[in-house]
Amino acid sequence: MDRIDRKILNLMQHDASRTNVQLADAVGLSPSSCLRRVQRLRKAGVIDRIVAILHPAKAGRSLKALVTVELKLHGEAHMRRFLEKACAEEAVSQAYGVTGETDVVLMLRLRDMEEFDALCDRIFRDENNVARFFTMVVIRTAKDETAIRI
Amino acid sequence: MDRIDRKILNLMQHDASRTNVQLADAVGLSPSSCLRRVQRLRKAGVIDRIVAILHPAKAGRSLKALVTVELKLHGEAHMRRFLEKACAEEAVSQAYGVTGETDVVLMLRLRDMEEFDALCDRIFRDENNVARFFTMVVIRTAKDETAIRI
DNA sequence: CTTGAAAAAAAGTGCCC
DNA sequence: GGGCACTTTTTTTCAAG
Repeated sequence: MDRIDRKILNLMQHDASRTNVQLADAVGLSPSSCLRRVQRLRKAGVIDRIVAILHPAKAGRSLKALVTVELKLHGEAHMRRFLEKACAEEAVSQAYGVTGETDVVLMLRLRDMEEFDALCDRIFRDENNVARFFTMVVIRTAKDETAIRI
Repeated sequence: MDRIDRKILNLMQHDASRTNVQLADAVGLSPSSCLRRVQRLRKAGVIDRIVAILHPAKAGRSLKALVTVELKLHGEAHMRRFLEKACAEEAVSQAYGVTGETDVVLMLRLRDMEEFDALCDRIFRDENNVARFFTMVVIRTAKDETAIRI
């Protein structure tokens, strides 16, 4: 993992639609050398996957909300059970077990408030291990990067 | 935006490294028709961009933390000023203005705790408009999807 | 062991119906 | 939306640093 590998990764994290020739040119390598590096990085799992990022508003699901959840029973098994239930929901785009005042934080992508209400019924209100949950509706998305600096 | 468009988008959101021929085959279209649809979706901005998603641990930056921030002055200008400052930090991967108990939620991707401490100095402690901030360190990532269901 | 060049294979592109 | 000729890109192979 040298300077050129990092350069390739940084370029691909922002735009993976470049052809191999364009990428090779951008990093100052021959197409064959560049392709070999990319294949190596994919095989090693450093590049996990190549995906299309949609424009949220143009693809529906523009409503985002963050929910912090406090469980009654904090044990590992209870935590896992709740996370599994949350992950099964397609409106849940991110689910984290965290330290601090709460146990779980969820990122929701919703069509409308009705969908949110129905989701709350399923995973918060009907779930008898949830002590409290706080909803933060996203008003403004100032940054939403998939890239990680390396 | 018909059923086939949605099928294309869903496939590409999970794997955009398919060739046009493979994609056409998966949705049951001829390569030329399929390519036309993909180009239309890109031009319309429904597909915002194609990016590489890295394996966090294999690319460094494996430490994730969520921070909720409460500002002293809640006005639009103050909110924007704080968000701009936060977005300028490369460790900040997501930044949202939200409703609820707090004003801002940040997702941090860090190398280590030292980096976190330095970041806190810059955007929380030296920033005299921050009333309180709560840190939730991510212990477990149960889900981290870039795809949105359509 | 990595790089570059050139060939072959495969894919993307644009125009026709 | 599908079919076909044309162009570009990917991928393999092989020689050189």
